[in-house]
Amino acid sequence: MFNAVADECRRRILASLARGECTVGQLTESLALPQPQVSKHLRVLRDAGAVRCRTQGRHRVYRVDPTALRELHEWTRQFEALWNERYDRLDDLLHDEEFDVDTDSDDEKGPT
Amino acid sequence: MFNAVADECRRRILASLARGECTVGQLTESLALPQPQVSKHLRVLRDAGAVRCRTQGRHRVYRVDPTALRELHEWTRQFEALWNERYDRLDDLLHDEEFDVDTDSDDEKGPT
DNA sequence: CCATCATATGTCTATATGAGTATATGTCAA
DNA sequence: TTGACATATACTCATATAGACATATGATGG
Repeated sequence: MFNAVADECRRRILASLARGECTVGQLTESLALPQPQVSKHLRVLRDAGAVRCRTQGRHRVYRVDPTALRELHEWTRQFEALWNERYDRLDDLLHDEEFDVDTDSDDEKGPT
Repeated sequence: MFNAVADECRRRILASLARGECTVGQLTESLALPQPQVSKHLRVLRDAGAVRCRTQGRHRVYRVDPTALRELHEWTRQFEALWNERYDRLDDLLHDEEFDVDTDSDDEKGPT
């Protein structure tokens, strides 16, 4: 699943499908990608459980399977506490960092 | 960033760091990975902006940079509406799917 | 049946990268 | 300075895979 969204084409496909289900042809057109490439990415997404499809006439209608995406969402939540804590920013100031720390950012201090 | 979390070793590193900052040696030990591998994964994570580090004595103390992780979290939110909607499950029943659909789930139907 | 449309798959190449090993860099202590 | 420790990098090999092309599969209409 994590691997499935690691590719930008697939992320674009998912973003398209998030707006509503699509056929392969519609994706091929809207994303301006060769059809075999779309099909192969859809295959990866299907194997990862990120999308489902149904056959409608000669078309294959794909749509997002929210469940798999939700797992990804849940995984990122383990870091939620970190970006809620202002400690983090504060920590930056207490320790001397040796990368791109703009030590002159004296504007935002005093979080209420 | 998406690529950074596509690897399970790196996800484990991030999960460790989510619990608190660590030195490379601590990660090497707790994850039971060879040290060069840990360093290389940390390098990828650093380049992706997922972690930061500071030098403390002979040690390098790494910690999560929540900002980058938050972006990932935000990306997954575009699918939030989908797993909130019950339409999705309903849609399964209206169309004939050709995968693992338990067609005998006749309990939830009738929302006009 | 055949022809056509829509999609999937196979094959090839180039490239990215993870694992493993050896070694370089850098820091501290004496 | 030397030596030990902590970490980073270089190098090699094997594997995974995206891209592009050709082609196979499957459904529809006559």
